[in-house]
Amino acid sequence: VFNNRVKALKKALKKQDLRGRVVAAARAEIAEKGLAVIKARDVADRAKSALGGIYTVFADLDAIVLAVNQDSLDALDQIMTEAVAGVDDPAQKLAKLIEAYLSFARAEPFLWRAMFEHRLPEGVAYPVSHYEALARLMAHIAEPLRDLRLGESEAQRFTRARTLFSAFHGIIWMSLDDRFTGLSSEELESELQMMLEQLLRGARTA
Amino acid sequence: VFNNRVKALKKALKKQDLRGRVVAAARAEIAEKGLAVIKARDVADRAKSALGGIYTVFADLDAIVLAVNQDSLDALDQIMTEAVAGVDDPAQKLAKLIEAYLSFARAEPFLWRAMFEHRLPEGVAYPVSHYEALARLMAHIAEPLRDLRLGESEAQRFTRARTLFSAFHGIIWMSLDDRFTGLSSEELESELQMMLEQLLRGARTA
DNA sequence: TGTACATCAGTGAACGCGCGTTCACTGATGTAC
DNA sequence: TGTACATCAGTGAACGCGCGTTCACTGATGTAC
Repeated sequence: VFNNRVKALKKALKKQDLRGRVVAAARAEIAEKGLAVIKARDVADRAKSALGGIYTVFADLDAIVLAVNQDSLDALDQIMTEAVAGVDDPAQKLAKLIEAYLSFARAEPFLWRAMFEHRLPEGVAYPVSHYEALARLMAHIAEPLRDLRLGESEAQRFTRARTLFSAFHGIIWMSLDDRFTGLSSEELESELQMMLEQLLRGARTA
Repeated sequence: VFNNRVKALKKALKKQDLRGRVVAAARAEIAEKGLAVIKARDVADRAKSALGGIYTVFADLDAIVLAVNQDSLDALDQIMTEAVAGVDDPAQKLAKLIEAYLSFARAEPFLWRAMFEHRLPEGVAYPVSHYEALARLMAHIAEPLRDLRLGESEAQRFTRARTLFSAFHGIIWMSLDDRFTGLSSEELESELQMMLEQLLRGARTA
């Protein structure tokens, strides 16, 4: 009989369920308290699993964090895709992308920071999917650059996209560092906007 | 007799000596291995002090790291001061400042990163001297902005200086992240240069 | 200069705790007849 | 449908280690006479 199939499937589903609960729990923990204080016990409790249970679906805590960050990257991809939907002007697209990025950083500051703060132990490489997700984000930025004729080759535009991303990311990142206090929400937005305008104007008149 | 004075001084000098050795040891440890793996035992060993000895000159490990970072900020101030010495053109000054910053980041990547990676425990504030050192760095950038007539008030120029700093810092920071590989040394420099040129051109034609 | 005593900077073994990971067990689920 | 046995996902107590910090002690330095 194919009853075996049904059984195996049921088992796999249960495993998937636990896995999903663990990732969701880890995400909630990070979102509330930050990556720095994430604990295996807190994740297990929140997932309504025994401590050992999480090790039946993930190799270690790093793998769980990686899954959370992968989800964040995917969410960011989605948000950026939606941000430029229906927008034609490439300069406007860039503005929308920055706005979308900022809104994500603000809505989920801990999840956002976790993507950049997390480090794998020395010598351990990130999974390919991680790099792919990052490349997808860069592609969002590279696309309007093509329309603006900034960068001749695909490779050049990717380099430029990364530079732009790093610059705007840096501005937002610093703005929430305690040691650089004093930048209000409106100031930050106007600084980002001014930066983009100047860059585009400078590039156009080159 | 004032023999007491001599004795007290001698004692103070010895204390200063130990303090100096501890900071130097901590700096060497961070410079070699990075902030993430600094250990009280390694610092004590390197300073040729017993483990408990470091606690006679510093309250805790955080205070030691803070002293190292303060030194780094001071070194950066010095480097930036030298970078613009004898330069008149404000645009050129900004280029020199970026160059100087990059050279520090490259010469001492771990010390450089430590300044930004270190976090004090929740609720503990940084010493005033730390903020002052940061303000001094910003002042280096704000000065040429005045000559370029970018920003009307002192406060505006400081905000702009911080934005510029964050942007360039962000580009350099990301360039050494494993997950964003593929940017050669020359590419990084040309990206920084192009960024500055575009910003200045865009600001001028505003 | 020499001796007996006092001080306290510096010592390092021990404390204490946090926390990731393991593993001997168990009870829920499935199988055989 | 019912009973005896097998499997193994999930349990949670225990392991093990790292490491910041403490504190009872000591020997180097200073003081008194």
